Amino acid sequence: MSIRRPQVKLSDVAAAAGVAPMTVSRVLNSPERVAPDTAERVRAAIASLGYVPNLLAGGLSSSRSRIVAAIVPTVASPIFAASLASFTDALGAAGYHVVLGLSGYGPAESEEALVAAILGRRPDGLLLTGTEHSPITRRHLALAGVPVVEIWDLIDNPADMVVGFDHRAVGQAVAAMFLRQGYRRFAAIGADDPRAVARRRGFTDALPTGSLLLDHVLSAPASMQGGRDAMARLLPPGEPIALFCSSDAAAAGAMIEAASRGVAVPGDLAVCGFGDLEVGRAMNPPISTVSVDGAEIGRTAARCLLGRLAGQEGPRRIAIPFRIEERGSTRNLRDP
Amino acid sequence: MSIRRPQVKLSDVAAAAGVAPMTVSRVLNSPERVAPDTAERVRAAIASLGYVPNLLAGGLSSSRSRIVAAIVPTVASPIFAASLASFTDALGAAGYHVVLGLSGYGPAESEEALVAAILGRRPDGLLLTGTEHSPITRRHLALAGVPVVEIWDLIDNPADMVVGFDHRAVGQAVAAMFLRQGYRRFAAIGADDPRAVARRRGFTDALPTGSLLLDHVLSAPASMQGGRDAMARLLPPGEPIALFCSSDAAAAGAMIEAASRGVAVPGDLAVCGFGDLEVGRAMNPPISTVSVDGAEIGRTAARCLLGRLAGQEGPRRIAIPFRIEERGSTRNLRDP
DNA sequence: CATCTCAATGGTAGCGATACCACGAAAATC
DNA sequence: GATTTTCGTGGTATCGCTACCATTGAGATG
Repeated sequence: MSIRRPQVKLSDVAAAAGVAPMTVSRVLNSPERVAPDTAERVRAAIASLGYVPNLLAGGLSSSRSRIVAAIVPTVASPIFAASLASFTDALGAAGYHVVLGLSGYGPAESEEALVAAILGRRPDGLLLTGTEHSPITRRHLALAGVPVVEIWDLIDNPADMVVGFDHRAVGQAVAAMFLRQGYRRFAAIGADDPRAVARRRGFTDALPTGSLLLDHVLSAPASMQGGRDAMARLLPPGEPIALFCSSDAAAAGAMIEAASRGVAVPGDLAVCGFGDLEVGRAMNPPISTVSVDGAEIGRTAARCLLGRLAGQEGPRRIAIPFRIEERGSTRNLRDP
Repeated sequence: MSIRRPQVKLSDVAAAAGVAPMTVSRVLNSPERVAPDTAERVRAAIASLGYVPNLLAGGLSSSRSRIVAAIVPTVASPIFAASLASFTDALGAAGYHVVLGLSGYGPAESEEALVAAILGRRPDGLLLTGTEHSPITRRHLALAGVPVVEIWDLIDNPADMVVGFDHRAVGQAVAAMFLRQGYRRFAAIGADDPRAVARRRGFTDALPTGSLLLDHVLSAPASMQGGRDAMARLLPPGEPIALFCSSDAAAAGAMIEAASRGVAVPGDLAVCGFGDLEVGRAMNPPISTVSVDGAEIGRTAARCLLGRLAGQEGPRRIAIPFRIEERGSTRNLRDP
């Protein structure tokens, strides 16, 4: 039935150690229920045979696959990459493996197909990015009865659990900062994914009527080049403009374009990005940004899932704080 | 045995369609061996019951898990992220799922543990980053008898298959470019992972004796901030210096530091990075770089594995070309 | 000293799918 | 028209492990 040579299996270990297969299984899964010297003997047999448990068989038998699926739009964005990495690490430490699904920024069908296919692995849990999912996806999830964490957004009535923050509030906070600093003219550059749109809406809605000079939409993900190109439409500013970008990448692009045209930052142009990316910190001046701990989101999501899998009832809605980092790319016009 | 409600299974579909379980299995796995109208009836039953095949059971039975493990140091680097994304996409299209392993840049033990744990899933194939693996890891792989593709490096005698390029040659090519352009003083900034080291060695070994002013090593991964800090040690240059960085991120950091100190690029300082990252393209001037198609590496690795899984004998060593992109951060000193 | 408890281990029956072989009916061959 | 081949389908055993219950014997309890 197999082309590959037969692998060492549980019963081989049992025979070598002179115990029943069940005892070997217990050594692996609940060592505290086995006498120490028996366990030692079994472990020696495992080591000498180079036994690697077949998790397919174990999962089938126990109906616990110890697999968790993570579905993110992309790993190319450092933001999701950080969450994914910490999520994978936290679950790996608990003996779970992460199956990766990349849904892209395209139509909902790709997420649907991905979820359906991945549910065939009988994952013990699911990580989804965002909270907008098609009815078909929701039905699949409900039928599977698997714990789900949605991340990077925060809504009041999650399907199951949600770990994230309010993107509208991010935009509002940035607007409040700019207004406090005395800016009167504003611009926004942002991607068209649901969360970036919410941030931009939060920002623009909080501004005085008529003060928005530019509201430019990029197709996700926001790139440095996209920021440069959009910036070209804004220059030259007549009076100081405050620009909010849905990503530090776009903000950095905008700043580079400004610099190459002799527009002073923050003198003529104040820039605030989002994501606290490395590129923003390394720019000169460093870019003011909205900082969110993406790794913390991943870790928290993992903790939520693990808690649920351990049978605990935890919170269903966890807010991760964001914080505006005021750096050199913005300044208070009222200061001397 | 299960806390979750019982799932629809193959035999339920068979009963609903009035056929034997085996026929349903064939509809899913080799539809061409089933009469069209029978297949249609079965498909209708599958749809109406919302059946999702249990791939754990299927994998156990057929000893083909349709899982492939991908082990990369990190997803935070856009370079690996691109390879991982295209690899995942290509395999997903063929019905395989990717289990993610993050090995970090730390000690070899983390890769060992990762490989051992992941082999428990009985993956049909493995993707490893780099070609340096501990003897323990190699023994595990040999015992498992699984096809392996190593990526992002190119050696003559791979354990199984390898898709990548010669990092020494990259460094040599950059040195050749700088020499051709007339530079006499050089510097290198690079990370300490094996491939970055090889690039830096290729570069420094190709330079005239005594012409290397700085050979700075960063701990991987190379960051923009690391590039800025290292650059601070080099300035101010007395005569034109040609700098090779093991990553565009470090190169961008170096350029930002240079700009903030009034060092002209490419006048006083020529900079060449590696990776053709977005940050390099968006800088002003854009950074000359060594471009490698990371997505192509992932796609090719997937093709290699799929070919092998289909029983074909393909090439064991595939070279992916690299190309130097000469942009604004370097120039020919001999030009007027 | 009889009884009870509990810790440690073993035996058996699946988990849900596929490999393999067997079988009848239709099609192809002579 | 008899025989061979093919096609479509079904039955059975098994993949490697764990849940569940049974069993054993040592120590605690009265």
